[in-house]
Amino acid sequence: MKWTIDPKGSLPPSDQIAARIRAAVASAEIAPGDRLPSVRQIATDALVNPNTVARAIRQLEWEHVVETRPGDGVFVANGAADICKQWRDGEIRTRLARALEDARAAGLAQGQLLVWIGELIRDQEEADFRKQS
Amino acid sequence: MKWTIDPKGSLPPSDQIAARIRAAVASAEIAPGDRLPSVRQIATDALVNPNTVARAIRQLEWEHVVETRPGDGVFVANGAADICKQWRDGEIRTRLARALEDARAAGLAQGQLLVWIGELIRDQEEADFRKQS
Amino acid sequence: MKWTIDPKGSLPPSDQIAARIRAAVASAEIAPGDRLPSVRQIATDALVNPNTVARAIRQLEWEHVVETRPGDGVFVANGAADICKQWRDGEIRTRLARALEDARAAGLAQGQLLVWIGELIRDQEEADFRKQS
Amino acid sequence: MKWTIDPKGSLPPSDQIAARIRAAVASAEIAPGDRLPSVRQIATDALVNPNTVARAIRQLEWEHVVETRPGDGVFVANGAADICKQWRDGEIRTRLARALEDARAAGLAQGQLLVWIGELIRDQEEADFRKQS
DNA sequence: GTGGTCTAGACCACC
DNA sequence: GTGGTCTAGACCACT
Repeated sequence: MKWTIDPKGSLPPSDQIAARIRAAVASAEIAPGDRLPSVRQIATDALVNPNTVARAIRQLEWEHVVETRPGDGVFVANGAADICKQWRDGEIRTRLARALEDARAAGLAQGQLLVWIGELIRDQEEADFRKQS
Repeated sequence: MKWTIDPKGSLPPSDQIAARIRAAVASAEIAPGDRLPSVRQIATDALVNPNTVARAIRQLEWEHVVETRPGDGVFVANGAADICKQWRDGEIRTRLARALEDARAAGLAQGQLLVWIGELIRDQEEADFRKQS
Repeated sequence: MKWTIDPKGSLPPSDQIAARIRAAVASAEIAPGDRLPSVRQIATDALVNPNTVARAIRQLEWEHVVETRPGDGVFVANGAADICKQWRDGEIRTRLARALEDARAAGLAQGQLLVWIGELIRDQEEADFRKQS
Repeated sequence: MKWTIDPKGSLPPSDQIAARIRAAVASAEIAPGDRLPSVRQIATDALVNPNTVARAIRQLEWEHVVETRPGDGVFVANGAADICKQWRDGEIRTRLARALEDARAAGLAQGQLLVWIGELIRDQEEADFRKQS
């Protein structure tokens, strides 16, 4: 699992860690029943204080995304996939909405907007394709 | 002209002011030949030091977006509209690209992505329509 | 590096500092790749505020005479020598033109003018020669 | 007689007025025995306080360039032409010397310097010629 | 240590 | 009234 935490980002580090875990669950990188890396492991990997990781885990526990089995570790909870997918979709929609709203506020013609979206998606597909081959 | 400057945003205040002015020119809120509010006026409106505004204007002057006539004021330059529209388009494309990239990275199906974009645009149109009537 | 800034000269101090640096590059006193004295050092040497030096450096940066590497220092850029020589030549020509123009306006005979120029150049050569030996 | 006094030049206005009169005598624009315009006339023409003109005249009197005949006016003195020519030559030589010195200090090759001087003199001649015809 | 930016307040120049 | 520049001192970011 890769960790890229920006200590001065708009979100505090603990939220970034929680978000990273939710994203991993949503994209099935880790599945319900899997055990997360240990708090200390995550802390060293993410260049972050273990307390920060603990806070993130507590948050996810409260959201029923993970459950900690004392003496064993932290595991992805049963309904976690749906919860995280819903969260991820909300995130993406929010970001998209902001970008589109800004474009509209800037007086951009809708046709142009759609052309750009098309171009960007096409470019991403091509980049993907090249990577795979 | 409305000013909302975040003193601790990712961009320094002077850049935020420059961006706000570019956006205003791009959206024809102010047109070539118009006089900008005075440096001191902008400073008080934006809750910012006059020096900070001056720096923004210096930048815009060297981009040929404005020209200052000493003792008279700062005016939107002749070719400014094109320059600012180009800048705005770049900004929007960058934001869109980031949002789409994130969506892709999160493993979102493209069909779903397009559905959302459609919904968001439709909702904006409706909101617009309601405003006008 | 010697600094003699006149706070009330016809040029503002920041321009005088920029000119001094350009001259130093043109005369190879400092060469491309060299690091300039730190902004604060120049400021104390030239009896001027660091902000004033910073403004001069900003100007030189946009003229591609220097490039600043954040946290490291300000360095003479690669093409700087040519840029500065061209600037210096323009300066000298302008001064010469003014002096000759004044001489002409004063009704001085051209023969006399050339004699003086000859004398002055000869005297300079002699002074140089004496210095070297 | 034309007056162009810069109230904020490097020389104080009274010195500028004295210099203008010396130059007029040196170039024979006015000759020994001629009466100068009245102090008040000069003052209005030069946009300057009469006291300032009076101070200039006093200076010239001390240099034996003019002599005031009470109740009659101020007249160009007998030896004035030589005095003023000498003064003018000194001025021109000084300015030339400074310009040449700067050029040398800047490391300019002497050949280049002479080429420029030649070009400038030639251009002035052409401009003169065009004016006359 | 380096530069970059900001604030605060002053002075000058232009109109 | 307008901008432009300077000084003074503080904070941040990068190395």
